[in-house]
Formats: sequence, structure tokens, C-alpha cells
Amino acid sequence: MSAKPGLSLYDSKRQQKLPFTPIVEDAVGLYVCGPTVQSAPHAGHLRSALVYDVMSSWFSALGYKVTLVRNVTDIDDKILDNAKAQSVDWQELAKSVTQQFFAAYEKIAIAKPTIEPMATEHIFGMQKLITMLIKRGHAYQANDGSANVYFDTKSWPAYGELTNQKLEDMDGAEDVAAGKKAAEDFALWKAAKPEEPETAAWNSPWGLGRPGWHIECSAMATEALGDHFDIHGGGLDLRFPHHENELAQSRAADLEYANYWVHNGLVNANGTKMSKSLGNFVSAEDLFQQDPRGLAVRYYLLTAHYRANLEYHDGVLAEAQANIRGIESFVKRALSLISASLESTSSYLKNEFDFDLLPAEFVTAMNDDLNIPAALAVLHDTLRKGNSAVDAVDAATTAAQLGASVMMCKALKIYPFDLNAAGELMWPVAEASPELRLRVEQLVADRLAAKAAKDFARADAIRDELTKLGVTLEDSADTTNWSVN
RNA sequence: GGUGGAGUGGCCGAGAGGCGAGGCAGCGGCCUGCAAAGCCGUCUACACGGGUUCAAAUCCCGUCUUCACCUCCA
Repeated sequence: MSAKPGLSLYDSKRQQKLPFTPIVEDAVGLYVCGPTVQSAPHAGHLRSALVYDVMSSWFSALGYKVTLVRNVTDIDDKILDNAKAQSVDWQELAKSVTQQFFAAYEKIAIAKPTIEPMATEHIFGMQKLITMLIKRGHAYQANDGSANVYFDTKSWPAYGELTNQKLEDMDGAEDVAAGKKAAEDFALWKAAKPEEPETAAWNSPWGLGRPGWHIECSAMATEALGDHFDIHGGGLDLRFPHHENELAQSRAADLEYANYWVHNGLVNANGTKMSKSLGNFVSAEDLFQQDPRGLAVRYYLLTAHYRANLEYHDGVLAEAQANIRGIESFVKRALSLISASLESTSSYLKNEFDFDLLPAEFVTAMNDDLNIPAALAVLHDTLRKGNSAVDAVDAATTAAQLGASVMMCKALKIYPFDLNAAGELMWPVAEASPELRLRVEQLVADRLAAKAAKDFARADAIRDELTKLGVTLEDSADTTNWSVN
């Protein structure tokens, strides 16, 4: 295990790529900021969750015992606002949006985290932290008699250490909320407002209210992983203020907190972060409409380095699909050469993940701050070598390249024929209806007969008919494979 | 104004002093009855101006453009 080459990660706080050294040998604790369940997931949410899914499965592949924590922020201003606007109960909204997120994650094979805390189930832990901060002189209850509690940024000289900013250099907030000492002080506890539902308020030593956003993550992360854990992740847009505040309040409460801070890039459209107002917003639903199977969505979201922004435009999923087809087609060609089938007990399908079959360049790329684009280049090289071996009828080389390809795909969870824990296809393809299937099989048989009789005009006519049915043909020496588009 | 990034071929996207990443799309060829798939070849590159160096897309200086964040966005 220790013989495996080490992983380097870019730490946003220290602003450099560093070898990863775990706190506990062979174990890694990873906390990721999950979604605020206020509205349906979009491409950016999927990418963020996916980055940490791949990161944690790569840690597993390297032999680490991984504890991945991804929270759900299910109480927040925007949830209350949106619920009010839609005249629904905020808890119902939060629940249904949470389900949309879970469904979208599942669709692209993002594994369930080890622990998935809901903010509303950790209110007491948040209050404990706030109490500690007040006791240590780093937080204060509003001086207007309200239940608001703020973090006292001036009391914490290290404030700004995560993003290398000085308070005096920042654009100050214009509105200094009532009872706040300084504009940059942020809310730890927010007093309940009369117009808000009673269910959105909890008792506290300071009065009825609810937690501020930042304190939620500090409480959930340390409850799940302890006061000191390995990695804290999240979207680039959360660096400030969210993560800065999290760090400040956690350290001020005498928690060691995270050793490494990692931030994933955003999904852009037309060079700009997607937003509803700009009309460049791509929902998860939009993506799945183009790719009901989900595999091309996953592949697409892996095509840029996790720290870089990823450009979205029409056609990106078609491109990803072309790549997926390339993988599928090699696997099929290879299996047919080495006389194994997808349904057989072929070791390439049934075997557990085998790290030793991964090419060294792939491992190097993944270990280099998770350079997935470089890792995919290794995959493509391997596919090309494998296809050449198939052309050369070289079964031994074909088998070796197939093994390597399948393992690389499995490491990234993009193997099209992979099976899930229940032994079912992880990426099922829409099945042709029995009627269509019968019809196509008859036509394919007719066409083969026509070809055998050298009646090519008839064979081509049949192919045209099949094309109209959305069927693509692939001839090999004496058989024809077909697939529905 | 501050902080952290980015500018690479038609598009996407790695790399970071010398061996042409890769993908998608083109184009030519091989294969194929013709296709498809596959393979081989190929065309477009490192924002601009200086500098360092035997050698710069990569380092240095300057310029321009651009993105994110600056108090509740993945």
C-alpha cells in the first residue's frame, strides 16, 4: 500500500501543489460543501459533486480508507424565499429539491458519501460552536436586543488567511445590519423574523432563530470528521466569504480544522459562470434530456481539469457520446477477437477493480493533482493501441490493452458495461421494444442473406430502412451488430 | 480598489525550458461490395511587445484582453 506512488493536491490556502500527507495513516477524511436545496440542480452542482466523487474513489484505489462527508444545507434564506414565492411549505421544498439532487447524482453514478448530514439535524452542534465563540470573545449577540449573533472579525487577526485578503482592502458591505459592530462581521445565528414560518426557527440561548450558513459547515464537518481533518472541498465561488468564514470561526473556536483546502472550477457558458439572469443556465434536466443514459454527462464533466473552468456549449454531449462509443466499440471488438462475450464470465467484466492493470502514466496523471484530462489521454492511447491489435489479430496484445482500458474506465467510473453492486448494468441503454427488436432482427437477417447472394442493391435498401428506424449497423466478417441511436 | 485565476489550432482541452498530449470536427489514404467502425497520414497553436538562454508556448519585464470572488452561489 505504501509502495503506491503518492498523490499531490493543490492547496488553495498555501497556493501550491503539495504531496498529500494524511493525518491518520492510510485514511482520509474529506468534507465537501454540498448544495443549498433551494432550486433544481444545474451542471455546476453536478460537476462539483463529481470532482469529489472521483477524488474519493481515487483515494480508495490508492488504498486509503475514505470518509467522505457532503452536507445538505436544508435551511437558508433562499429556501424560505423560494418556498414563499411558490406558496409551498419550505420543508417540502427542501425535501423535494434534495430528492432532485440525489436523483441527478445517481444518474451520473456519483456515490453516496459516507456521511450526508442535513443542516437542520445539527442545530445543537452549531449552537455549541456559537456558545464557544462567544465565550472566547470572538462572537457577540447583537446590541439591539435581537437574537442575532455575529462573528467578531476584528477579534480574529488571522481573518483573511484563506484568501490572502486584508479587511481594509475589501469593498465594504453597504448595509450594516442592525446590531452589528462592523460590516464584515457575519451572522452565526439569525433572529427569527415575524413573517417567517414558525417551523424555521429554533430555540437558542439568544432567542428564537436559525443558524447562519457558515457555521453550519463548521459544525457538520467537525461532528463527522473530528476537530482536525484532511481535506475541505467546494466550489471556487465558495472560497470567499464562505470558506474564509468557516476557517475563521473554526480556528477561533479552537478547532484545528482542515489541512488542505481544494476548490473546483465552475461550469461556464460563453465564458461566463452560468446564471439564470444571463440565460446561460444549464440544468441537470437539460443535460439528461440530451443524454438519458447519463454516462456522456459524466464523461463531459470530466474533460477539464477539476480546478479549471469547464466550457459548456451545444454539442459537448455529442462529443462525449462519440468518445463513449469509441470505448464501447473497442471493448466489443476486443471481446469478439479474444472469443469472450459481454455476457460471459469474462474476467474484464466480472473482476474487481485491479489497480495493477492501470498503466503507470495513468496513475501518474491521477496522482498529479487529479489530472483527469491527461489520464483520459492515456485511455485514448490505450484504446488506439488496442484497436490496432484487433486489426492485427493479436489476441494477447488486445487482451492486455482491454484490461488496461477497462480498469482506467472503472477508476473514473465511465466503463459503459460496468455493473453496480446489485450486479445490474450501471449505465443501462434504452432497450429497443420487443416489436422493434423482432423487426430489426428480421431485416438484419434479410440483409445478410442479400449480401451473401451479392444482391447489394437490396442490402443497401434494407440498410436505408434500418437507418430510418434509428438503427446503426456495424458489419464484421460474417455478422452484423446493430444498435439503436 | 483588493484577492485568486485564465488567454493554446474550427471547437473542447492538457502541458510548463529541448522529444508535436488527447478528444471532437475537417481533409487524404488503407480496409470494406458500398458504408459504419477501426487504423495510418494530414491541416490549422501557444494574446501582444521586449528580454534571458545554445534553446521559450513554458522563465523575466511590460502591455492588452478576460473570468471568479470581495459578506449567505457548486
